[in-house]
Order: sequence, then structure tokens, then C-alpha cells
Amino acid sequence: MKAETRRLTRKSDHTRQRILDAAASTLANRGYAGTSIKAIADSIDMQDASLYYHFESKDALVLEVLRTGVVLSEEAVNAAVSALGEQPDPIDALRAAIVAHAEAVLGMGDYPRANVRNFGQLPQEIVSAQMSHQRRYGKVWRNLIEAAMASGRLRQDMNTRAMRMLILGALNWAPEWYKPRGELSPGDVGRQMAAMIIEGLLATGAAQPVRRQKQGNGR
Amino acid sequence: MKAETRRLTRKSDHTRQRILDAAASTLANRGYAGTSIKAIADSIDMQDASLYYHFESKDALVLEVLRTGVVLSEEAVNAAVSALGEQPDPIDALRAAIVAHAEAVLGMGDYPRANVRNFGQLPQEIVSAQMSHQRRYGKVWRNLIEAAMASGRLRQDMNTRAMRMLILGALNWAPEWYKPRGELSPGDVGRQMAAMIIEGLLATGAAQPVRRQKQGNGR
DNA sequence: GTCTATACGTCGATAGAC
DNA sequence: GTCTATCGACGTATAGAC
Repeated sequence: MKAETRRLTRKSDHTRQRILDAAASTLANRGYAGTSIKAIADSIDMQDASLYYHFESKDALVLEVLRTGVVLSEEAVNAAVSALGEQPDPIDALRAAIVAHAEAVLGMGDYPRANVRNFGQLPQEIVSAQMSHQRRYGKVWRNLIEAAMASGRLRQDMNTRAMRMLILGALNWAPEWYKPRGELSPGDVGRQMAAMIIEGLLATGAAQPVRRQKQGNGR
Repeated sequence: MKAETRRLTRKSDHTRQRILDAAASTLANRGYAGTSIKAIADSIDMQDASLYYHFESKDALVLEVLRTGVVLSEEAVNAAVSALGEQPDPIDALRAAIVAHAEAVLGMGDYPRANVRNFGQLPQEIVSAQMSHQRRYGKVWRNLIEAAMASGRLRQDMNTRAMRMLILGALNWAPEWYKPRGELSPGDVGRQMAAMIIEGLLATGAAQPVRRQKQGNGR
């Protein structure tokens, strides 16, 4: 694309982004059913009809928000694992991934939250369109668990699908109860979840205490 | 209520129950947004207007379905814990509760599933009206975890709220991925979840293998 | 690009015949 | 008890002026 063209579309791009942000916020807080085009438009002082200049339909807009949410989560998890080096310990990698996903859905804003909070309640056509991205992210987790399993460090008597879903279910539920101004930061929740999932709830010698970290949003 | 009166309302009661069952099924499978009065009425070959003879409003109907779902789950959990005797081991009690809740949301039909699948996406007024029942069930879990915590058998470095939510999040997510005709029965999933949650994912001497049980819906 | 106006479907809910 | 008919509000989306 030429610089000329890019300059011409700048205002359009900016408005488009404002609409996406507003849609992400409304989706994260009120759900798909409560997210009308009018509600989105109202929140940025725009007429609902004007929105159709930027997006073909409500579903196209929603889809882009959800897709962004998955991509952000995936990037966060991949970055956290990559930060461990070339051949990370597979349990460390799993732990880092759990913390990163928790931080994404609790602390990275509206997009990842919009994605996980609406996952189970979307119309079939949106689910289908979103599937490929969701699958790719699912594969990241499948690989993490397979690597940990292959290392012999995970118990071999469990269904790996159940393992994966235990992790994602517990983490994706967190936005329903987490209070941003409470005593735990998103990272704190992530580390507690990781510790409980990996080492279990029982008090044993194996369990290492989890240190709470000071963060800006602590009280 | 006199026998006379009861007899007169029998047909009404029967129809009322059919409506509730249809609503539970639609709610469990299509979510609150996809559950219109017409959709419910259609599924039992009735006109949507006729439904208002039995229920004051859509919300009243939905509320009764959700309330039934919580009550069924609560009764299942209480029964499972009570079956352990007067002074059960608190870890055994927690394990039994996890299995019972899993069996409820995966194998007890539409009502518990309708409840957990819609929890995060309901209009504010329904949430408020449902709160008292949800709280009572939450207290059952708080008591279970407090008892286990007080016994010193659970690690003391974790937030108990995070513990409770880890458990319920993992279990309430199960209906999203569980395949009724797959190799695992609801009880199998419950026992695997309980084992992973309580003893963790790591292979250690502490972890006991979980036996899979034969059930009618196995393949 | 954004506006006003409007088409058109579906929603929950009511009125009144039978 | 269940039906047909209908109301008003709100949903997505389009047409056309500016």
C-alpha cells in the first residue's frame, strides 16, 4: 500500500479502532446478547448507522474482536514460554503458560476477556468462523501438555484432553470472580492457579510456597 | 391444598412441567439469548402465547429452570458427602463433592447444565433474583474447603476463594467439551478432575491411580 | 464519513374468541 | 387452556441527504 493511500485512510482507521475498542468493552462486560450495534455506537457518541461504514455487519465486528482476543492470548503465552530459552523444562513451560494466560484474561484489557467470556454463548456461525484461530491456540496447549507428558513428569493415568480443559476452564472462569482492585494482581492469581493445578491442593513436601508480588494495582 | 383442587390442576401442572423441561433443554443448548418464548413453545408444539397462561414472564420461567438446576446440584453434592458418614475425612468429602458436581452438570440432564452454561451471560435482574440460591450453594463449597483447610491437609499458602473458583471453573467448563458418547462417563470425568485438582498434575508417589468404571453410556 | 429516516424482522407480552 | 391477532419496543441493516 502506498504512503498516499495510507494517509487517506488514517481517519477511517482511527475510527475503526475506536469502534473495535468499544465493541470489545461491551462484549466483555455485557455479553453477546447485550451487545447491540446501538449500545456500541452510543458509547462512542456515534449513530448506529454510521458504524456500518466501517463494518459490514455486527457479526463481522464481533468476529474481529474475538479473533484479536485469541491472538493476544496466544502471543502472551508464546512469549512467556519463549522467554524460558530454547529447551525449557516442560513443567516450567506449562507453569509460565498458565500464568501468561491468566494475566491475559485478567489484565490485558477487554479483548481477551471478551473472547473467553463469550465463548460458550455465541451463535453457531460465529463459532464456525472463529474455529480456526481457536484451534491454533488449542494446539499451543496440546503441545505444551504433550511435551510435559512425554518427559514423564506428569501423571500418566489422566486423559490429556481433560487436563487441558481443566486448565483452560479454571483460567477462563477467573474473569467471572476476579476483582481488579482486590489484594491479588492478575499475576498473583496466575501463579496461585499454576501452583494449585500443577502441584495440587494437598499440603505436601513437593509444594513450593508461592510468593506474592507487589504490583501497581495492589491495594 | 385439598385433594379436589389438586385434581383440578393436574393437567396444568403437567403442561407446566413440559414447558419447564423444554426451557431447560433450550437454555442448556442455545443459551439465554437463543432462548425465545417462541423457540420453547415450538419445541413442544404449542403457541407462544399459550405459555403465558402458565408463566408470568420469560424471566420467571428462566428463573425457575436455573433455580432447579442449582438445587439439583446442591442436593447431589450434599447427598454424596452425607453418604460418607457423620464425620467424613475432609479430603474424601471434597473429592466426593467434586465427583458429584461433575456428574450433575454432565449427567443429570438439562437443568444443572442450563444453570452453569448460562451463569456468566444473564441479565442483571435475573442474576440478582438467582443470587440467594447461588450463594447457598457457594456456602456448601466454602464449608467443604474450610473444613479441609482447618484439618491442615490442604496447603495453607493459597487463597481459598481462588481454590473454590478453580474447582468450580474447571467443572463448570466441562459441559463445553464433554462428549456424552465418548469413552469417559460423567463419573470418570469427575474422578479424573478430582484427582488432578486434589493431587495435582505432577507424577508423584502421593498420586493414586484413578480407576475407570464401566457405565451404560460407555462405548 | 456521519447524519436522519426508515424498512423489516423478532422479541416479550396482552386481548379476546373459543 | 389454547388459540388467533396484534401491540409496542428493539434488533440489524439500508437509502439517501449533507
